[in-house]
Amino acid sequence: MNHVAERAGVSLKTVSRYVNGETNIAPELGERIAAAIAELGYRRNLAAASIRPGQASRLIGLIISDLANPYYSALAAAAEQEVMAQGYVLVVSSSTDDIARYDHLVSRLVEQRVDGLIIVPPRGGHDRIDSDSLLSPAVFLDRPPLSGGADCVLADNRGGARSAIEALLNGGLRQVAFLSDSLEVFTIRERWLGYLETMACHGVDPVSLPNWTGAHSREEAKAGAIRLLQETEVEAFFTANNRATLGALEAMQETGIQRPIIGFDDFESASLIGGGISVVRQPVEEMGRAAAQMLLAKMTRETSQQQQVVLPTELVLRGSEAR
Amino acid sequence: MNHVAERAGVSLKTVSRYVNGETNIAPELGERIAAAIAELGYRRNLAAASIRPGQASRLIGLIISDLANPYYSALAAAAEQEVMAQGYVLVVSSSTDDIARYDHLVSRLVEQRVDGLIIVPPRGGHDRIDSDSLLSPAVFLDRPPLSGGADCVLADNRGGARSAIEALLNGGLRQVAFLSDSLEVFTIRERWLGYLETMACHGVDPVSLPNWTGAHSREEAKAGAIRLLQETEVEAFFTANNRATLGALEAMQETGIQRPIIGFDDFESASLIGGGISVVRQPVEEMGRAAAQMLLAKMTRETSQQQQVVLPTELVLRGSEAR
DNA sequence: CTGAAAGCGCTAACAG
DNA sequence: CTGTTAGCGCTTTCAG
Repeated sequence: MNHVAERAGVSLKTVSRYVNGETNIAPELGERIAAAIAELGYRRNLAAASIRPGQASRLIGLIISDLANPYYSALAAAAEQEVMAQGYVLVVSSSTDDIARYDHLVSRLVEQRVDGLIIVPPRGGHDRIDSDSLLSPAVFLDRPPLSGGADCVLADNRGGARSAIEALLNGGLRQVAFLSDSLEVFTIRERWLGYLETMACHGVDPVSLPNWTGAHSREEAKAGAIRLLQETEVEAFFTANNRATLGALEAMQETGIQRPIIGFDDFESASLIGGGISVVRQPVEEMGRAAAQMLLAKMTRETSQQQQVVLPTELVLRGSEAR
Repeated sequence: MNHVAERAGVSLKTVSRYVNGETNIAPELGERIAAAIAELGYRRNLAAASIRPGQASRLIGLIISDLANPYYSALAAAAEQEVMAQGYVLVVSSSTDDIARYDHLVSRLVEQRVDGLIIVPPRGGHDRIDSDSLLSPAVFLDRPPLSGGADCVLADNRGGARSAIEALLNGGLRQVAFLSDSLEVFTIRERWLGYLETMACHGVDPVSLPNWTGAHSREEAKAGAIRLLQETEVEAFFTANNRATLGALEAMQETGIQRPIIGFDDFESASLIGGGISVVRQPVEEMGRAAAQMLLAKMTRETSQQQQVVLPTELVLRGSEAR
């Protein structure tokens, strides 16, 4: 910047004003500065600009479970779009639901002085460092912090589960099994509660496998579904996440035993599989956008109240609920 | 840091040494510093640390087409994993294949002083600012820069297309149609060339729609497929990207006219649709990892030669090539 | 092993 | 409208 100033024959500060888009600069000086910048190939250093207190880094941190999972990357994409429109850029990182890694990422992003944080807390979680000690505003997404009491954006997991179970039960099915990832995950736990409630409400017992602790992968879900098909009287599946749905479908394909199914989370080719797979669709884009908007608002307005936004899910019936 | 030094009764520099993990510190001072840090809740400021020349920001920029597309998010995830292992964090941004937006993102990341850049250049592209004027090392991923001559990691798009067309043709099919996104995209163009070559080699003419310019979305692909089904004698589809494959499948489902098909890009539920959809699988993880490794190498070693890595694709036959 | 001084690239406060 | 001065939080000489 000094070189630019010299070359343009103005002071450092005038260059600073110019690159910051301040308007009170004589047009002629502006032109001289522009020329000097072009000749010197000058690029401003945003990192240097941001170290002064009160100055922003224009970086937003995002911690999700796994960028390779389309559900989280869709959340990330929605948040990115929103944040980018305000001139921010996203620092994305995957915790892989590992607590140590999550802690490390939080520190890393705080030390990088991101202006705000959007966080999907890891399964299990822990009470310390949740929304405190962050020194920049944070919004939780998809799952609330364990300690509660923080801004967050969630889907109506329980209600979504209820709607799915209702649909199955109303179709005359009774032995509806719940299949999914571990109950350590908030969203899964909520869906499980929705399942239990609705089953109880209709006076039927939940269908379960002895010693079953949840499937972390599609393969494990498939194995679980096969056992359900062979060891129980299962009449229908409620698969509480994407991978579980695909695993169950694979299991049915492999065993040749078809059962009605409704899955949580919509997916790209749900309408193309076996006449159409019914799902509970989460408002993924809205969720990502809402979290970003909430964060942006928090970053500007001091006074904003804590809020919990719960977005409704939508039951998309494609036929598999009764086939 | 000053406060910490004061409280610990040491100099600023000693604290700096401590937080940088330098070993030449008296154990006792180290303890006093640690205590002071804890009491004060001190967090170091990485942005401030990085402004000194020769210091790194530990930020890697990644520009892709669209984070919401599972193909790109898988690339991003692979790169992230690799880069994170070396203590870097990824700044991810979507160009949406828009040239103006792409240019803006490049500047933004350069001005943020990322230590390196992994770039999927936008469709169409342009000759200026490709790998030059970047002031940090860059590696191109999925598509080479228009100007050529830069490190990049690609899939063997043409070879992959050839293998798919061979499989179709060897099955006795002749009228194989090519359906996909616009030829402005490098990868699509390559696949198109592979298609043309192989068709010519077998002495058959390409099947095409008059005035067709490519499908940007699944819906457009579906519409194109329907027209092909109704207006031509198409006997099989080669769909040159994910969205085109899904669109074609939808078209066949809707019209009830089944045709053999092979798609470029594997997808989550390819084995669950209609007995299994055959695809040309790209080594997505390897590509993301390779780009990250190449960049990291470039960032440390000065002398590294420019290299182009072309990773092989794999033809995964699931039955749809002859059904 | 430790510290004092200088300065990275930039912006804020205050003159002119 | 423009420039001067100070200083953000840190690291790097270079002396002890």
